[in-house]
Amino acid sequence: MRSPESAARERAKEPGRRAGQLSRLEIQRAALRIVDLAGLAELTVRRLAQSLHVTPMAIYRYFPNKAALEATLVDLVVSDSAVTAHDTPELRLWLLHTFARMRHALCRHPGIMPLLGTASHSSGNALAIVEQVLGRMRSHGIGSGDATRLFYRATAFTLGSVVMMDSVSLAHFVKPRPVQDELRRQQRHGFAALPKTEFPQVVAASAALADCYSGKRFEQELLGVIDDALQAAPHS
Amino acid sequence: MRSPESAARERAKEPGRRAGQLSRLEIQRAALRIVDLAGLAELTVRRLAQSLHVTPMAIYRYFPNKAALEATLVDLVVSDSAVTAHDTPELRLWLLHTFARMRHALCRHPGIMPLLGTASHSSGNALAIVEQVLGRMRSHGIGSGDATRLFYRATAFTLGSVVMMDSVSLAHFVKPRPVQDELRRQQRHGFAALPKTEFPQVVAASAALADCYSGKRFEQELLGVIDDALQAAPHS
DNA sequence: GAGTGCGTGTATACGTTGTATACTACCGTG
DNA sequence: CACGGTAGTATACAACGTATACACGCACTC
Repeated sequence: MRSPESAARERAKEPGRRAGQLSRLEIQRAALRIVDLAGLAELTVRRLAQSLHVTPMAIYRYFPNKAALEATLVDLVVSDSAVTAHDTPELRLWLLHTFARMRHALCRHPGIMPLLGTASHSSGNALAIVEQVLGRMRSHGIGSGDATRLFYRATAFTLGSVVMMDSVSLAHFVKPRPVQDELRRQQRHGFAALPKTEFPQVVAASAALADCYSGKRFEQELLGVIDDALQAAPHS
Repeated sequence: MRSPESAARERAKEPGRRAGQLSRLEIQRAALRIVDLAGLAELTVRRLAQSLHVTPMAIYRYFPNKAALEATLVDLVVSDSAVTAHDTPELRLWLLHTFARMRHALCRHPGIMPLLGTASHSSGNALAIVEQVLGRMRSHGIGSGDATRLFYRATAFTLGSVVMMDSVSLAHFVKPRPVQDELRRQQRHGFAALPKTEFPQVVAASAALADCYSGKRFEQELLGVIDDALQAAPHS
C-alpha cells in the first residue's frame, strides 16, 4: 500500500496521539465521518483504513468485524447528545430539552438510522441517559411506575419521529441533506401532488402532514406527550 | 447454472403463473422470505435468484438495483397489515387495533427494520393507511388539525416502540426470534445485571423497563396516547 | 404460415468487498 | 541485550453487485 514508516509518521503527526497508535474511539469517529459525508453504504473497511492511513486489516485488531464496528456508532452519536449538563429546573422543560437533544443528535447523522433497526446497538451511553431521565423524575417525586411509563412514551415518540422523518424523504442521498424547511416543502408538495380522488384526506392535510413528517412540530407534540403523562402522575 | 429449459419448466409448475414468468411481486415475496429466514445481510441477489430458479441477472429486469428492491419491502410488509377490514365501531378501539396490527406486521419481519431507517421506503400501501386513519377520524367529527396530531403521535409512538424493541435485543440473529415473553425475560435480566451503583434507577425498574422494551406494554400505552389525544379533540 | 421484433432470461466477466492467514517490526521487560 | 507480545502489514480468496453481450420464444404483421 505504502512504505510502512511513512504511514506511521504521517499518523504520528496528529497532535496528542502517542506514537500514532490507533484506538477504538479513533476508528469509530473516522467511521462516523465517512457515514456523514458519504452515507452508510460508502462505509467500507478499506476506505475507513485509508482515511486513517492504515492497512484494512489493522481495523480488525480493534473490532472483530465490520458489523461490530457499526453497532457502536449509534451509541457514539447518542453520547454526543449527552455532553452538556443543561440544568433546566422545571421538570417538563428539562425532559423536553433532553429528548429534543437526543433527536437533534440523531438528525445530525442521518446515515446511521438504518443502524437503529439492528439489534443490540445501545450500550453504556444510551443506558446512562435512561438512568439520568429516570433519576430526575424520581427526584421530583414521581413514582417508579409513572416514571417508566413517561420514559417509554417519550422515547418511543422521539425515535419514531426520527424514523418518520426519513420515511418520506425524497432526497435519497445524504450529501446535501435538506434543511428542515426545505424538507418540509418537498414533502408537502409530495403529499399535495397525490391523486385527490384516491387520497382526499392526505391531500387536504398535506401541509400539516409535512409539518409532522419533517419534524417541524416535534417539540410541540413532544411537550404534549410529556404533559399528558405528567398530568396522570402526582409530582412536585 | 442449470439447463435453461429445466429451470423454466420447474417454475412454470407453480399454479396460476402463466408460462412461469417472473414478476416484481413474486421477487419481493421471495426476498422477504429470505430476510425472514436468514436476516437482511443474507439477502443477496444470487441467493434470491437461486430461490426463484433463475439467473441473478434476471432480477435486474424488474429492479434497477438491489437497493430499489429492498426499498419496496417495508411497503410490502405494511400492506399485509392492511388486508383485514376489521370493523370496530368505537373509534378509540379501532385506532388501537389499526396501529397494533401495523406493529404486529413489522414485528413478524424483524429483518426489515434497518430498512425503516432508509429514505423513501413508503409508497402506496403506507399512504393508504394514512388516508384510512385520517378519514375515519374525520368521519367521527374530529377536525383536520386534531386528526393529524393524533395520527402523528400514534404513528411515531408505534414506530418508536418497534425500534426500541430491537435496540436491546440480545438475540443478534433472527433465526429463533424469541417470543415476547422470552425477550422480556432476557431484557429484564440484562437490566437487572447492570452495576447497581452506576445505574440504580435502571436496576430498580428493570422489570418495568423490560415490559416496555419488549413491547409487552405497547397496547396499553398506545391506548393511553390515543385517549389523551382524543380528550383534547371534540368528537362524537 | 413465415418471418421478425421485442421482451424475458442467460452467460460471462470485472472490480470491489469483508476477512483468514501468515508475516514483520517494534517496545517494554527480564 | 535477548526476546515475547502487540500493532500493523502483505497477500490471498470467496462472494458480492452489476455491466455487457447474447439466445430464445411469444405476439405480431404480411
